[in-house]
Amino acid sequence: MSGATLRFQRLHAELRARICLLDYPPATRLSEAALAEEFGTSRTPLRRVLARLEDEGLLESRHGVGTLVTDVEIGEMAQVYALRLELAQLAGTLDPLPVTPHVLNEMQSFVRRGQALLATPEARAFAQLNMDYHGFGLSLTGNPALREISERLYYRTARIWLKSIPHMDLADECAIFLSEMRETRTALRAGDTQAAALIRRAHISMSVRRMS
Amino acid sequence: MSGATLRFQRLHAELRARICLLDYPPATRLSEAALAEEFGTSRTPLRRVLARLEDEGLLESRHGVGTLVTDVEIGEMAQVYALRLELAQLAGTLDPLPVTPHVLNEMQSFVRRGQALLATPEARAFAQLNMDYHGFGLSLTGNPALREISERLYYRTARIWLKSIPHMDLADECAIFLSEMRETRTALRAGDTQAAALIRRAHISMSVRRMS
DNA sequence: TAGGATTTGTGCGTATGTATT
DNA sequence: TAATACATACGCACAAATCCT
Repeated sequence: MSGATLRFQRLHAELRARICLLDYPPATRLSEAALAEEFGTSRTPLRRVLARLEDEGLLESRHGVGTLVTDVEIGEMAQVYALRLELAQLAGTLDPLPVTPHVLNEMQSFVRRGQALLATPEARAFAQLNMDYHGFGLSLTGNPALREISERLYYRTARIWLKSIPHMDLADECAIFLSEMRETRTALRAGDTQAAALIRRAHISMSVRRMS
Repeated sequence: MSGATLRFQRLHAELRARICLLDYPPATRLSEAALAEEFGTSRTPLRRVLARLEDEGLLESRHGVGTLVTDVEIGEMAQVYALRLELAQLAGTLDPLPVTPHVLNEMQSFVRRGQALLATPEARAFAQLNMDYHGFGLSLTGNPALREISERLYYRTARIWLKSIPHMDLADECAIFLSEMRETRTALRAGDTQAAALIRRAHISMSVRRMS
């Protein structure tokens, strides 16, 4: 892979994370010039990253105004989550990949991170773990198209949880998350990817109800 | 909507159609300079369109080589279609929109176009009608996220049909397509969007089997 | 209302990478 | 192997749009 492509992916992942971890809250105005300087490039390659984030619905560029971080409305969230429920389940039935020792090792490390989080609950660390865990979940399906659109939809509404957590019980959320990961570990140890997908669906469903 | 945005959408739709109607067959090398001249712009705004088409999997830009039209492998097609089947059905259950007189009028005009196509079968006209009909189908769901990813996946593999038609019976395909549209008209007249979605799913499924 | 400050959008020259001779 | 041709990637200067004074 070329250097330009790698830089693009690095900047894209970095800015996407900043948006979804609320380092850049909704309505934040980003400066092309400032970001270009921070990352040591000119505006041109940076603008390609911003254009993609705009295509993904995380940014909105307005001529003469600036590049603004979008907000996520409650109605949009409900519709995206309704779709994510179905896609999560499909990951278990469409093209499930065999559960390798490597997968089990990764799962185990996620459980450990979940335990550490439960010991010292912290919203941003939760959101980061959730983001990483979502990426892990994608690795369980062999359908690239499903992976692509699941990732797209996940990042589209990932900010909702961090925005909702002030009205929720953080310790409870950490305990529930750890519980989900333990259940999933059991399913994966049995080689049952479909069960893991159903667990995922169930927890996404319950999570959105707690946020509403 | 701004002039720049409108131009972007126009060029994007135009180039996407050229790729999916095989005006630009796979492995065609597009020239940024030539396209910019054709559309009366500089390379800069054109490059944004090409970048998006690359994100959508229809193009691949290689530094020092050129911008190449991608091919669609048979394995990828199967996985995308497996997903499209599920999404087509979800369009009927997730957020179905009420069937308005306007929708019925559009449906009727599609049936007429299907009749005209059956009278004088022609592959490219079929592909164009199919493309337009797909856009109409999207208008039956009120879930923007579902619309977005369904469109993305449709255009990802739309070329497969045109590539397969030499090994199939064009007249048969036209008759089957018209039959699907008539069945769908019946369902929509009854206000049954879910039935329309199931008909769509069934025909996508049968279509991919005939192509394989 | 007008004008200046600031932002993104555009155009173009150059750098860099690739393939061929 | 080296040189040449030609493509995309990049950086910068300027145009166009918006906002605030």
